[in-house]
Amino acid sequence: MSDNLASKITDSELEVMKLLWHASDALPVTDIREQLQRSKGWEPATIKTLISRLVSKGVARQEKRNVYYYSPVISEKEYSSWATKDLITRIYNGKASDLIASLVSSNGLSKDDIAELREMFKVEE
Amino acid sequence: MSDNLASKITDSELEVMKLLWHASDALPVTDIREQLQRSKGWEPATIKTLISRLVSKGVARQEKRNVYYYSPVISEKEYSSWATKDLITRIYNGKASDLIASLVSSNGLSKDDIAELREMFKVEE
DNA sequence: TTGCTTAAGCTACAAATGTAAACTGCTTTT
DNA sequence: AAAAGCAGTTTACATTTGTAGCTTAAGCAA
Repeated sequence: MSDNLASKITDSELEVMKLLWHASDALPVTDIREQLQRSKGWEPATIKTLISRLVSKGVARQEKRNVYYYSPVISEKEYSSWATKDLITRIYNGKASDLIASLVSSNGLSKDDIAELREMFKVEE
Repeated sequence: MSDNLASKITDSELEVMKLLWHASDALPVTDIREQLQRSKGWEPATIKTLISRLVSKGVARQEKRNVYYYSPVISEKEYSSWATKDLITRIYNGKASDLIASLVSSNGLSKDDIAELREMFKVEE
């Protein structure tokens, strides 16, 4: 999802990507289907469509074993940092600190978050 | 854009909202059209559609003067913090500090940002 | 007052998205 | 081998989004 990737991952597709990201290895449709059917109540057909679209978009890849196995092409980190930068560009005029200021002022940060952040921005360089 | 608001503001619509947010008072279509025609190259018809959709979505309001004047129903702050929380929910599993960690590790923060943040998380409580 | 301009409202239409059925050809089972 | 099941592919269809035209009525310039 460098900036060259045109199409975003949609909400439904993201659910599939999350599975792929959290799997230790490529997954066969069976596994993907099973989990999403349970967690989302989607029909097998729906799940197959989402998988295909991810492959067309180039964010997941299929690998022929006996049956196809699927794995992510972009990592969760790559995607989430892309999505974050996209948000900053679109609504914070490119100022990352404005995003954080907004979080602070809207009470979007838990005590734990704040503790972690204080740690994060303390001695490090 | 409390959580009760179903439909998001789309990218094109956001451009209109930005104008409304940055205006000191309600704006007549004339003004909106003029600016967006210049900055975005959109046809008047397009701009009118976007305005109507914002009104239907309940995020902008029209007020009859002589001609209608438009103003935001939700503030830019409300929207941006909603969008940020939405991002955190969707891709950071609800952990705001993960978002910030991601920004840090992906070099999404400028020197200035970091300085501001260090300030922000220093003595305040 | 008589047009010209153009808000407002309605309609349009392609692409993207959410959701899913139909078809086709392997695999596996009996 | 014949039948059953399901992966992969194709097609479908409603809704949302991006983009814009047409129509009607009203305000303004001449």
